Amino acid sequence: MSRRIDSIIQTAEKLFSENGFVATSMRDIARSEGIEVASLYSHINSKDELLEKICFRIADEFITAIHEVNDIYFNAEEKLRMAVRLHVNIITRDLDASKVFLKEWRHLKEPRLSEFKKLRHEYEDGFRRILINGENENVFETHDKKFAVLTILSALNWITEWYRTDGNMTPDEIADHLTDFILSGLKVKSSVESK
Amino acid sequence: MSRRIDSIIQTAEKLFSENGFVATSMRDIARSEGIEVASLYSHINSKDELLEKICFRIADEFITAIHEVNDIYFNAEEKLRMAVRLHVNIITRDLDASKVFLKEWRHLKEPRLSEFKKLRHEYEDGFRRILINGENENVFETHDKKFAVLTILSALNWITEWYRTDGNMTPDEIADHLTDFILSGLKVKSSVESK
DNA sequence: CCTACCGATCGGTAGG
DNA sequence: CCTACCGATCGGTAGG
Repeated sequence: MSRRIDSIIQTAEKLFSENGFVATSMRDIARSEGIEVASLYSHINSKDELLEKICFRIADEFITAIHEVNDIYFNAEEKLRMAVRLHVNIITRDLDASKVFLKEWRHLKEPRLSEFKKLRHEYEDGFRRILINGENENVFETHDKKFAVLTILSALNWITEWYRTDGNMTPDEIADHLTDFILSGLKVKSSVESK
Repeated sequence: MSRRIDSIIQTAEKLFSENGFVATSMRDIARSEGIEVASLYSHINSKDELLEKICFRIADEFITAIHEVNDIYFNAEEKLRMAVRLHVNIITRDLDASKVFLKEWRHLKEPRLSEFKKLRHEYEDGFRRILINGENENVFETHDKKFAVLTILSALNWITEWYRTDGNMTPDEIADHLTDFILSGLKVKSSVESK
């Protein structure tokens, strides 16, 4: 009974991620679903609503994940490893929706746009808290925590640009590789000679 | 005499980067220029052509930079530092165009789309060559060079998401921070305990 | 660089 | 879920 609405959202995720929100027409979605455009509006109210549903579902998954990590795990290094794993798992499990979340959110209309930005900041704060923990434990060392968080998230999010389900790395392998890379940049060092 | 065409392209860079290629209409561009839509077509042939001009100009800058680095500088660490600096400089100097280059290229039409992808691969190859040099010099260590290149470029490209001209870091400072971060992940290590 | 205009397509609705 | 349709806007052209 709620089959069709789920199918419509899934189709929207696929088409929005492939061609972008603006370049995808309701006619494209209807054609993929094998129904008429007008019939879509028995299940949803507007094209904007489709974008909102997709963006906020993924936002909720990210938020839930980072809170879980910050509530449960103790050691900062272990927290970071867990946060990266959960992030990569969300992205790889839900690749189309994640692409929409990352690249199409700017087409959200107010007031949803502002709500969305708030959730993004909340997520970044969760990562920042892990770095602060690491500093207090004397295992991490970061000149600029905001800068570090953005660099970390950039590496995690760029996965959407090259990840293929049929690739030769599992999500956890990708996550662990990235975590090692990140940790080597964060850990307290005795000697770093550069420049 | 070629003032207007330059102004049109600059306006297109700004609007495409702010609202996306598809969501920007030729009427929007004309309004910004203070002329009628039809008048735009005395200077350009199509909306697609505007996107092409922007994407390929930035692509050329990246390609020129990486070839320069790979032709001139000898030491792998120094090459990496230079490549990152040039990359960050292009992005920060030409922020709007770089955003279009990074986020709107998929709206290019064939055969230009394929040409564009080729240039991107060429650029990635340039970075990969630096990592190979580093391995031969026994200063870098990478399990998966393709993975490493994508991670590095992701960190470099994500700059467009948060960089502000009025921020408190100069492009070279950003580049050096990032290079240090990257180098700590690439360098040969005696002891790494993780997991 | 403008006036005047075109066919195509858009998101969405009325009414069943 | 469909038929029939709407006003708005799109990229672009003819002709000056």
